[in-house]
Amino acid sequence: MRYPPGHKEERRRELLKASGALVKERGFAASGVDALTEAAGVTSGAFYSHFTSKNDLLKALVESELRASNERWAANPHETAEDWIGYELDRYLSMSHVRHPEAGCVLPALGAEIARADGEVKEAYARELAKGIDILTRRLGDKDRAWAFLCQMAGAILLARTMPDQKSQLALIESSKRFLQEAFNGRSEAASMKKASTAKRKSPAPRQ
Amino acid sequence: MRYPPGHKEERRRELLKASGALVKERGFAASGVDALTEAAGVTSGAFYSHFTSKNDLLKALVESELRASNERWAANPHETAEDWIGYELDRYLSMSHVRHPEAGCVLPALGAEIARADGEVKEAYARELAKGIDILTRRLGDKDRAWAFLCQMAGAILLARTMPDQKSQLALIESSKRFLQEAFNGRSEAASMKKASTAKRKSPAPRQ
DNA sequence: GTCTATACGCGGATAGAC
DNA sequence: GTCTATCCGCGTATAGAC
Repeated sequence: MRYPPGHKEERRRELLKASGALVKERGFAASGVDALTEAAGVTSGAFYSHFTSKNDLLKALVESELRASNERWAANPHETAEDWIGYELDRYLSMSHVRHPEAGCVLPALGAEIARADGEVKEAYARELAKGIDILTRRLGDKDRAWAFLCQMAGAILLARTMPDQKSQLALIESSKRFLQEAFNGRSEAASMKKASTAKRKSPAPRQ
Repeated sequence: MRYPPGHKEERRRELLKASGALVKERGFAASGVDALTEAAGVTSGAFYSHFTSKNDLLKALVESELRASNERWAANPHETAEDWIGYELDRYLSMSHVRHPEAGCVLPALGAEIARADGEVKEAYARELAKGIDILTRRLGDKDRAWAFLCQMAGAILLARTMPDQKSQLALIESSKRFLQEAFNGRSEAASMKKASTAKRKSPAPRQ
């Protein structure tokens, strides 16, 4: 073979990374194969030696993106439920996440397109998402709360991105942040202590 | 003129209705002008006598869909906050809404595509959404809670639609329903009284 | 394994007849 | 105002050279 061993796997990972970012930014249907491969520095011909079709890419993309999200949940360094939750609220419900879908969670960016995808994509999706829900369940106590937490956060980012200006976007995510803070940590005085929430905790990573 | 007066306005309404359903089902980018007009019983030529471009349709569509949603919030017959909320939870967080995006709320179906739209679309969108938030604010007490309520509901429908089977879908929306029920009506015993929530209230309309 | 070239259909949008 | 016919670009996917 004319290419070093491991080259194909590495290229595939590059393709997933580059096309993942582009698809989260522009949408899957709106992203052509040419643009996706160009973002990874190859041509459309090479694409079909890694994926059998564009739909096959979607499946691989959704798996890869959810794995990355699960790793982020797992990387939260806090032990107590309150600190763990607060860290995730600051990380996920941030303006950086609103403004950079290409680096963010796949759910608010591609949820509707995953919903319209075929069974193969959705089953791969469900398998990976279940692992994320397991992590959340361990931290939040039960599965009900895990799902509700995730729905609130994904919904907040989705809706924040629809708003035309940063001020509205911030107001929206802060509403959900306060709501979850109260619901999970039972602080009815959270609204009055403004910015104090981040001060006590280790700061989250800059992106997402 | 060869067509009766009011014909154009009616046709435009038909176009908005038919294309609204199709776009919520398939996505905006994935819906061609031919398919959209065919659904309304006209050809693509007629389309451009009503809308200057496909983007112009999106703007009109988002306005029209949000107005319909606002009318649904306004049509809730209940007076007390608890009953009003319970009615909306049963109406919005229903399997019928999960399985029929074409007849449902525009936010979980098109949120991500609205987020990617240009300023004109987003400003029209924000104007109508603000009216819906006003209704929710009056019912729930303050704007914070209105936003949080909406984010949770839209997020729940979005994620439920990504699930591959009805059982998972139902489990997901019921999680959000119980969570909101507790958070807004303060029933920590809600989980134990299973189906009792719908029994006392007037039932919501069959669709959405 | 990746490239260039290409097949072929569907995308949005316009022109001109009625 | 709506139709049919059409332009042209971009979509996915494949063939064959290297």
